[in-house]
Amino acid sequence: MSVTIEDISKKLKLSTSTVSKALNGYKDVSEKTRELVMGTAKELGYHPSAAARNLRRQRTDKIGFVFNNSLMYISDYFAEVIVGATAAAEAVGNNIVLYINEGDSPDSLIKLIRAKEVDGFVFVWNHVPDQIVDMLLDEKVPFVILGRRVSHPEASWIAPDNYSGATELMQHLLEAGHTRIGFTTRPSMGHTNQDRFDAYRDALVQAGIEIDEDLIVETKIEPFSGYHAAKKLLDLEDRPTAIFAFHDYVAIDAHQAIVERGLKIPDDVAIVGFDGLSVSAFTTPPITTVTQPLAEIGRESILMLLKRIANNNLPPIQKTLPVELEVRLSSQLKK
Amino acid sequence: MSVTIEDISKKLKLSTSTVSKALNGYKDVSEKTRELVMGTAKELGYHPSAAARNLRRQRTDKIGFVFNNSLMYISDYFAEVIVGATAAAEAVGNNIVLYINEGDSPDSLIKLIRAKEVDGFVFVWNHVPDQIVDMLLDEKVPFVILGRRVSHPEASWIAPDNYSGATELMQHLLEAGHTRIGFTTRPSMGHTNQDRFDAYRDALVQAGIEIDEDLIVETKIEPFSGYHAAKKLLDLEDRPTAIFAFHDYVAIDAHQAIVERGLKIPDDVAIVGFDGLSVSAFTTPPITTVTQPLAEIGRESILMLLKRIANNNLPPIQKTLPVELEVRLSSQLKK
DNA sequence: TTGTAAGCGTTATCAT
DNA sequence: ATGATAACGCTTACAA
Repeated sequence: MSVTIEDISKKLKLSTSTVSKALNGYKDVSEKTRELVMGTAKELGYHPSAAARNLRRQRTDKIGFVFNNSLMYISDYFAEVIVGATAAAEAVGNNIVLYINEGDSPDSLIKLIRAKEVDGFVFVWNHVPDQIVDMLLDEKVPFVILGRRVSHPEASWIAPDNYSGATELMQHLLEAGHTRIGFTTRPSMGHTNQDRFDAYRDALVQAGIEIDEDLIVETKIEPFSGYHAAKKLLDLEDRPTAIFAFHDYVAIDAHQAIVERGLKIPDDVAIVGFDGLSVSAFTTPPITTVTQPLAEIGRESILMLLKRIANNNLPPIQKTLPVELEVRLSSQLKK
Repeated sequence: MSVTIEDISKKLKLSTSTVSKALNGYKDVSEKTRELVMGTAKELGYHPSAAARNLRRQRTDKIGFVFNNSLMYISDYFAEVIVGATAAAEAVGNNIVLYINEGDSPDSLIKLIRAKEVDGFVFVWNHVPDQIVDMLLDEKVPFVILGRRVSHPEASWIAPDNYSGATELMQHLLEAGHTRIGFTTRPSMGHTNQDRFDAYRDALVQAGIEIDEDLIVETKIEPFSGYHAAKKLLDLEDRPTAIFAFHDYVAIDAHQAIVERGLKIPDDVAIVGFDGLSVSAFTTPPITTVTQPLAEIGRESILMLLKRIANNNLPPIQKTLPVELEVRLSSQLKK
């Protein structure tokens, strides 16, 4: 077996409690004893057992990250968020436990929560239903929703400012002279989609342009979905001169569709994406996008969660982070 | 506090051991008792405490994934591996704990191991020194090295067949008529680099082409490194007609450098990458690459590790997975 | 079939 | 300043 506190205590003829205190830096231990304990701890290669600590302290110093399966396929998104989060967590001695499908059913989620194998959860889901939020509140488990706001007033969340970002994007397109702008959307609009769409609609209305339902096409959460959506738009009699893709991967799909049709970007059709994923810079031409601070969102989600772990009775924290329009060649001004 | 086994036992006037046995499906429990226990467990919303189980069973059903910081920036790589691994782990009731910087120093790694907060480790490192392998063996902790082979005979690892892949790549380029082929390398060659380079050199030698040291340029593990390396190659008096980039991100950097020089791909300079990351398909033209089965590597690493967790005295498992050449427009046959 | 009791390795309370 | 002891929640010989 491994070296335990008892091994140290026996060797030093001290009680385990004194050893524990010395190890944990309590002040009611003589300097001499502390040094002795620390010394033999190092000598014996002692390191505390996580399981024993967890059980005793009712805390694990671990944070659960629960991902929607589909979000994993947006690898830039996933990776950036996780890197930011892990760094922030490790900085204060916490670690991240990854869950991908566990959140599928409320039952397995409850099991996960009650097992108390982590101190709190960050949810990276496409959509968090109120019913789940209610359950989380019921369980009194600290949690933060990452990447999208939710309407439930008691939920803590951190999300990019989708409305502002999409508004800037629309202004950019309108200034470039576009009046027929296609929009790709999702069958069931979550807040992310809704906010971006609202900005699209509001910008058009404010510019005195009528909303054309034909220009709004659905995409699914699956590969090539953006490709098909773009084709639909390009097939219109009066086809759009610009396409506002739901996010960068959809924009890349659309890019491909446009190129295949033999059309020039941005001369024939301009294209803009959203999220600022690094892939959007790799296409030719690179795609205009709205960059959200993913690593910071990951980092901040941890800080928020740690606060709630320290005191879960605090009022919910809800943060909207600013985003930045990144104009690239895919939507340069028309001459 | 949460619902414990004791709550069930009290309510049912049974001993905690009987309850535990019933819960864990032991056969020496009457059918009636089992149903009773299961019923009240569900009724009270009982779920076992992970910490208590872990302490008692000396097992956590968790697997540590230790990443080199730099690898995180290859987000496609990271995401695919992790998705494959997490799915495989969750399928057998295990979860993944993510460590990014913890592996930096041997000391913090030892601390991590002795804390026993996971049952075993998968290392995703650029390079695992023999000295670390020795330490891991010393600690008798189950581990698997993912993505690269190591020379230490006692280590278990799973890696793509870099030599074969690079050989196919070279044959493809040679058949296309290239004789001056640039190669981007790393300052300190790990096995991955070495294997790809060996294939490069062997293929040239076999084709009767002399190795030109000028065509071998170093890249660092940092953004735009491939860009600078490519420029160096393009600046040669007798510049290469093809570039073999160390991996896809380097290829993308090189792509940019070539385009900026006003050169055509593949007519002036062909370019090939390695790894089969999805981004390589998004450039114009898309980049020829060698696809390695990342999700399967992730999945398989878990299966291997689970075997070692079950019995760490088994002989080391060392697996080389086949890769696949994916020819794209960036290296089409010269006319 | 059920129960008793010990133990996993720590920390925290309360004496001394 | 140090120590005895209980407790965290569970599993598992062993006994009944």
